[in-house]
Amino acid sequence: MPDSDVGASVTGTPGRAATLGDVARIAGVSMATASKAINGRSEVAPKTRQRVLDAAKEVAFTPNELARSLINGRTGTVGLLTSDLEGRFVIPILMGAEDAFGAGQVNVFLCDARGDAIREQHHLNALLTRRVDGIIVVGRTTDPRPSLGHKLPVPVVYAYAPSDDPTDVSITPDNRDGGRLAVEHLIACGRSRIAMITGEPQYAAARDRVTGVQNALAAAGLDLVGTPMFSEWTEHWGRDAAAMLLAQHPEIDGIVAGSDQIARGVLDTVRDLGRDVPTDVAVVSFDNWEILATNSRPELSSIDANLQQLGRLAATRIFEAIEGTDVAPGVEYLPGRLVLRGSTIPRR
Amino acid sequence: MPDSDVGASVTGTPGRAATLGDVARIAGVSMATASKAINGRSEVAPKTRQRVLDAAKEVAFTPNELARSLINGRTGTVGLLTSDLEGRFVIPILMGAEDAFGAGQVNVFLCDARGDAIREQHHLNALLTRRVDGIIVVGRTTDPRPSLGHKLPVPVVYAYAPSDDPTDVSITPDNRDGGRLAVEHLIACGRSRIAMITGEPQYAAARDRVTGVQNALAAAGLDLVGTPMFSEWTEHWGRDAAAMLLAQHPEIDGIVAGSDQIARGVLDTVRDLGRDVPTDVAVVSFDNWEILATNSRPELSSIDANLQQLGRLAATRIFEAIEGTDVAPGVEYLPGRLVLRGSTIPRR
DNA sequence: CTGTTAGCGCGTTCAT
DNA sequence: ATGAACGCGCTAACAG
Repeated sequence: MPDSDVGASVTGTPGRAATLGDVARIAGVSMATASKAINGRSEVAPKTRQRVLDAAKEVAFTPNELARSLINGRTGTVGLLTSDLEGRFVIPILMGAEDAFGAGQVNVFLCDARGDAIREQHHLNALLTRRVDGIIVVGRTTDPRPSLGHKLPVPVVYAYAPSDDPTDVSITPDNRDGGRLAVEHLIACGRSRIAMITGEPQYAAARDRVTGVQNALAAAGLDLVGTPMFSEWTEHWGRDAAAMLLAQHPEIDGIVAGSDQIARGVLDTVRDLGRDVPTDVAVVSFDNWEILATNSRPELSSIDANLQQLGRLAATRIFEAIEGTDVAPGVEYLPGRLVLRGSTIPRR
Repeated sequence: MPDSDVGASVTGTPGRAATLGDVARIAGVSMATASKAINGRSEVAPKTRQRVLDAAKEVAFTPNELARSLINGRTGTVGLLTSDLEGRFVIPILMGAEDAFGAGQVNVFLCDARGDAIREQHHLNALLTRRVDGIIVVGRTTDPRPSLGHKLPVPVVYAYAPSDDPTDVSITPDNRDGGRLAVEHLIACGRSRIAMITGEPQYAAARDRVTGVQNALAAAGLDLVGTPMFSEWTEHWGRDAAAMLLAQHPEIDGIVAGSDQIARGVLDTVRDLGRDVPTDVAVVSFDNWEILATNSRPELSSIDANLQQLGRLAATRIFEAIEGTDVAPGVEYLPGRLVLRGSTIPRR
């Protein structure tokens, strides 16, 4: 059978991996000594250590982390429990978490519950059974989500979607402050007749951003032109809403869009009406989804939610809890940052 | 200190988790019997089993999978090693893999190497050290990537980006066949003067799609209008290329775009020129990235790469290799599917 | 049906 | 500086 060794090429080395016992035997020392040598303990003679290390290299010894974990009670793994199908939020958060832990120090189990509570419970059990050191729960909206409860043997941090239990630890984007950033920027650009088009009012994100916008306008002695327009989070809605708005209020010189998608629709309509962005109408939006924001005409100025930092923060909180540090419960609001592009500032 | 129990709320139950020994003691049986009872073995008296299960529930016993893995040599975990920063490919693949394994049966470590070979090596070591049962390597292009080699003690499958070693197991989208699908669809829509705009020629995906398009045209006795236009994978390029193309060849009635992004640019230009999609010019593209494809005017007909199925396949191959089944090495090309929308077929 | 023993791979006393 | 012995939590093989 010419294929017989081909299986091995897929399966990898067939024989079982080398163990510390193998290394010790080859080096002619006890397992205890081999252990010390490999872990860089000081109570080993230099020559002995070298013998052990050579032996380890010879058999390609890889310490079995499972056995270690069994002893010291820590696995160096964290579970990321998400319902974010598209991975738009989860990936930056995952990257931030890896950064915070240090690459390779901690490994992350990514579990997609797909919005299904039963599947989430399955994944949760699997994670606990595998003895993760902590769990980060990532929602796909900023609306509060059900708490996993306090019966869990490991720390839990809620990211993006906060827990509905105020005694849990949650970190979520500060959308009100984002609204403020957007408005203050438009005002700085000399705009004073500002309207807002956003997504579904069922979303806290939609409402919070509007609130932030209205508060900031009030603080500047201004008022929103028309009422905030809520509907779908789509380009289609952005186009339709902008058309209605500009027909009723041609004086508008600035628009805050609730998402980059909506903003792209707004740009389309403004162009179709023969008006220029940003000269006639400046547009600023939320999410800073690069693929959308940097491919439009003009490119979009957008509020970035700093998701990677959010992931770092979540990981840090988990870490603190593992270390035994007291972590203040409650919802932490992470400010976003404005990324400037051509939809508010003319490009030179 | 009012905060003292708050730490616990974050940290979870402070005491160590219950062990099988605890359960056995409470139920008044030996650990062996408790083990059998909990694992549903038959050699246990029904009443004894019930006593054990009650005890387990009482102390919220969760079996320590680490200890089990240490015994049977399998962890029920798989590593997903990726360089796909945006997670556009990795998430569907991850979901497909979870499906294939069964939710909660297997957990997936997601590691992002960020295109850095050193970071990849770190992650690889960490995965091996944690004794994953297999590794799926996901690239961010369809260009062959360096093999991890055959020295690994676990099976490896390359997904999306194939390995440059033909004796590895790789699964990658069939972009040539995708080109054929696109062209045959345009022809079925009555088009015969077809052009192609795509991304960077350094990408195998760009070249393969063009090859597929040209072959399919030739098979139908047709020829591409103009030469295939290679440049950036951006909307900007789609707009510019379409403008040039339509100026030189106003007779064009069908355009294949190398990506949904490029297609969106094409749509913009065709509109700007006062021509109608799909009546005057039909447009079909690749990727079926929903957020782009379903928000354009009209919506985009696009070739979906079936990434979720690709993930399922990769997981299946890993599984087979773990089970000892011989897996045929080489590159497997997974056909895509055409998703019809308004850019090729007028909506009624 | 139940309990005893052994051992998965490793780190950690505590003698020597 | 080195090694024997014990245990992490659990399952498998056997004896009762």
